[in-house]
Amino acid sequence: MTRTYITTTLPYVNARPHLGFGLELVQADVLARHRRLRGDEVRLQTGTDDNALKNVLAAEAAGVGVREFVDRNAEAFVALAGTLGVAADDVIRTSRDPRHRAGVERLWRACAASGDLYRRHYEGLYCVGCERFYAEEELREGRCPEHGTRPGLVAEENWFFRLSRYGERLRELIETGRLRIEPAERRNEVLGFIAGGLEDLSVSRSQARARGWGIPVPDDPDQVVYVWWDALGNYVTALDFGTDGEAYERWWTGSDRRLHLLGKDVLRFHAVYWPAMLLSAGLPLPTEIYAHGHLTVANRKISKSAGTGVDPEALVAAYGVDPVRWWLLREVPRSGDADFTVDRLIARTNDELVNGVGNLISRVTAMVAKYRDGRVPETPADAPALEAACRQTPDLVDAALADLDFRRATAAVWAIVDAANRHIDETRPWALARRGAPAATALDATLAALVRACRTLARELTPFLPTTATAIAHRLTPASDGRLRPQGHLFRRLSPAQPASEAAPV
RNA sequence: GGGGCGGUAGCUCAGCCGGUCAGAGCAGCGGACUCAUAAUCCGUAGGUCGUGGGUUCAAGUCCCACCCGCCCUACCA
Repeated sequence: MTRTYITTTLPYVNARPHLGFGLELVQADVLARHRRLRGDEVRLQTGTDDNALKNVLAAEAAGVGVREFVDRNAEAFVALAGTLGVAADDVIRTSRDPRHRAGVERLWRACAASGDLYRRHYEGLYCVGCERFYAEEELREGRCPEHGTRPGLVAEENWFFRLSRYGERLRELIETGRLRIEPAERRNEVLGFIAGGLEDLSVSRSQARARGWGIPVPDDPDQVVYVWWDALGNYVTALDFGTDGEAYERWWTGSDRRLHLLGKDVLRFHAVYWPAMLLSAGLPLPTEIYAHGHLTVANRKISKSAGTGVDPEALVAAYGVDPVRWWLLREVPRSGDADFTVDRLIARTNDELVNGVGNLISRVTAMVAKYRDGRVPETPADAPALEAACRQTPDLVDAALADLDFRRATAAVWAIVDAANRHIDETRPWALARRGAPAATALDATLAALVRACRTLARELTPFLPTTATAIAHRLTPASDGRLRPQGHLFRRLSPAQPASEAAPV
């Protein structure tokens, strides 16, 4: 049995969550549920990054206290995980969780003990949006290339981390695959960055510039720990690293896979800074890093700051959890960006969930009710193609998800739906029913095979569409009288004109 | 400027080390069927595989140049 620790990034909570973060949550959830289904020990963790300076600025802009502002937004992020059906084992809040501060302090001291932290005067242009310094040449007409804002001149003495010491070791770890970075383009990107030479990194801010928000540097209360140091640390602080808890031994040191999911925009922090911090502290590294692409909405970049994007909560309320999950898993490529539109969501839902699974379950249960009074026959099946699909699907799903290819994985599950529909057409149960007694065994065999296949389908669908999978299993479970009970539609057909909340699965 | 990744049927995309690789799904068209949510099943795609060269008996599949898009990185060789 393998033990897997999966994390999402901690989004900074300067605004409400958008669909892009939903993508990461759902991907992480699928991986976690999949491994659990296969019998592995899994821990899935998410949370919020509360300590970013831009949270402070956003709070000031909103005229709200930082504490209140951060708490409010953080709740929305935590709620989103629930809305999307994400079964997280743990949620950490970096500004509130007592585990976190203790862990960050311990991590800091460990690096200090390695001689990797030192004070240095620094002067530079700082973009709060990026939470990083920029060189003059990196700017576009004096503005941050990411945010279009003018970075402020900052001059102060900060703590620096000797990142420069770790380039060679990181390169080797990545090249040998001990630290796997996917997709390959991202891995190349990281290697390229490392090859360009690593410079020491500023890892603290003055208390004044941080507006007193954040985690104080151990033994230097005038400084606040750089928010990225703080945020990255969550992957171990949530495991009680600070208090040397058993969760740390179990899930970090003792796990077979330590997988970080993140957006391509924060790749460097996860693939360079974080592993370097761990090397310095003498801790094991993550084993895998998967950087997903970004979502656009109707070909426009999603931005919390700019307010473009769609509200995942509203989307789920209007169309249902599983349609939204299905879209995210089915249409977002393993590598590269994807464009979301409501039309695509609707088309995908109607084509596959409604006409595909929904209709299949509906026709199978209807036939069992109609021809066998709701009793599922136990007759041995004679459905080689259908059985082959059911047998092969799990392996194909496993392989696809090992490659972090959610599209391929969902396509693999679909083989069962297709094979089942084809089997119905080939055996023509309605014709068998008309022939009566002489064809009774054949009809029983067909129905039995179909119900069995649908049960397998439900099982394999579990990681992707947990709500639907449960509903299917329920429909295929006989009531106390030994009969399947007739129930309504699994999915309602969506229409652009009338999205409405009734679209949610029963 | 350097580097990376894309540009394949209307749409979304598969095509690893060159030789059934010219494909899948959706849309469209034709047909079948009626158990089912006008669902399902079968047939149908003649697309210069971004452009132009080159290597090879053979190239979306390798090489070069160029165009377009995105990304990383950097400025001068």
